[in-house]
Amino acid sequence: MTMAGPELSPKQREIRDREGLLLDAAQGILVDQGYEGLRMERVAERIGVSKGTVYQHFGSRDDLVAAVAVRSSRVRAALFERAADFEGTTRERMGAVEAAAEVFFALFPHHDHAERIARAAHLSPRVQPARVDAMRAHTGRCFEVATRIAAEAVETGDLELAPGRSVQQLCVGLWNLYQGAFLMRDLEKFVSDPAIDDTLGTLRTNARALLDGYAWRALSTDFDYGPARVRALTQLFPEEATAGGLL
Amino acid sequence: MTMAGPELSPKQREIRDREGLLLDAAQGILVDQGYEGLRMERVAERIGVSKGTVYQHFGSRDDLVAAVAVRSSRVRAALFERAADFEGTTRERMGAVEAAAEVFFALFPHHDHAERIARAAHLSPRVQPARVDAMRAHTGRCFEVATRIAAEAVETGDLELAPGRSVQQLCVGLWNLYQGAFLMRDLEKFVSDPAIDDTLGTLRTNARALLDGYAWRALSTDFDYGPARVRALTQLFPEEATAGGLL
DNA sequence: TGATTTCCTGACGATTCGTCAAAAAAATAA
DNA sequence: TTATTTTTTTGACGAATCGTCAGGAAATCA
Repeated sequence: MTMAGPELSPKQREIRDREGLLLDAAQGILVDQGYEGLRMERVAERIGVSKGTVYQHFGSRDDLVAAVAVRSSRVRAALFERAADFEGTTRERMGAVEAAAEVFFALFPHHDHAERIARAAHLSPRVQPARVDAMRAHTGRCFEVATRIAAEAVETGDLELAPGRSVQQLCVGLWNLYQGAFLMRDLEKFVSDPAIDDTLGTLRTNARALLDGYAWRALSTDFDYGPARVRALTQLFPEEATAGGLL
Repeated sequence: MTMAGPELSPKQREIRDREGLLLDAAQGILVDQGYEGLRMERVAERIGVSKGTVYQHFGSRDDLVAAVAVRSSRVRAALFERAADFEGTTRERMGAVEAAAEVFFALFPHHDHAERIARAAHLSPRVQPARVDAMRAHTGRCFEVATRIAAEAVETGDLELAPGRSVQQLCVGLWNLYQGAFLMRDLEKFVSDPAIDDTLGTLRTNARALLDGYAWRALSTDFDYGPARVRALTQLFPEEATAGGLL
């Protein structure tokens, strides 16, 4: 049954695997030393090759950062799509997507930083266009999952949009709250306030308030979405949620 | 009535004024060439001095960027505080604060980028701690304006918080939506979607939905806040709103 | 005017990026 | 196995920019 596919020589396999090792190394440095600390030579050292070899995989430093962002955004899209199949009311299903976002938030703390770099350097030839496209595609998948659920809610009547509102706007709103959580995490280091300290708790509160404001039934004031969230986490992302400290 | 204050020699005045010119130059470069395009030598050229002179005002490139961010965040805090005195219901007054945010958004497109740089480099001695403190303080002023209005709404009964919710969380939510608008502006260049294209319109929609979700009366579905917004813009920020294309 | 202080300048050392010719390793042929 | 060709790796190198600082220019003072 195994395709006779192209046989990989040990050397070829080594090269293929090295790409992942390089991304791991770069991601590790990004997490604990930030963009400034990311020196190509240091990345090379970490996996025992020379600088020139790194440049055979990634055309530039920013290209490497972009590649890190692409990899994690692919994981995010996969998490979102897993959440799409959750069983429940439309709003519970959107809650599952929010749970996916929480999981990603906990597991990939570096992501927003890497994504921003990648986006900032999008025009220059310093980042392979294919990477920018890939990231856009993965982000698009996330939006698609969310908008599909919201559209379904409109169809079923769970969500009646007031004039001037759209499911796209609703999803942008959720997305902004979620991105805001990443920004708050930076603030967290300086300001001490319950609302900022418990980043994810505040995100949940606000996401619920937003959907309540859009009048997506059942309103969170009439129905406790806590159990559904826990069910989504345990059912869809048991390992990830545990690793991320969400369970 | 003029204080006999320290007399400034022409030279001293020149030095003082130069700081502003340098910030203007740096801001201009940031707007149309981004962080990467900001070369110390180029900033110096723009106002006809040498690189060394720039370093007498700002200890490093990141310090300069931080100074740009501090200046605009001071303006933002002033806009927010002007909005605090708006006459109207508590929710209309919060609307005035949102209008202030819109004005700032339109007038200082570079700000979020500069702020992020400043924040990312906060630890290193490359940014004067005083600047980081100043930015934190100015951001704090914005939050204070918002939380004060929200707290007043609780007192007057316009806003009844459901258990688990707080005015701080509400303000973080608004802030996140607002920050998200800055992020959307970057996306705008690639993705074409009504919800993303009309960044500020989506921000308004979502801010209203969020406050509706918190049940801050009168709900936007029962009351048209459009006129109050226009009144705030014309009354509080006539010139700025016109310059920003909001009127 | 001359002395003193303050300020400005641009050459310089240091760092890191990204390149590329030469060396090393792997693959292929004999 | 050995020779030849192809692929891959390496690290020295050129280019660019940062931030410094000794020396010169300008302003202030006596």
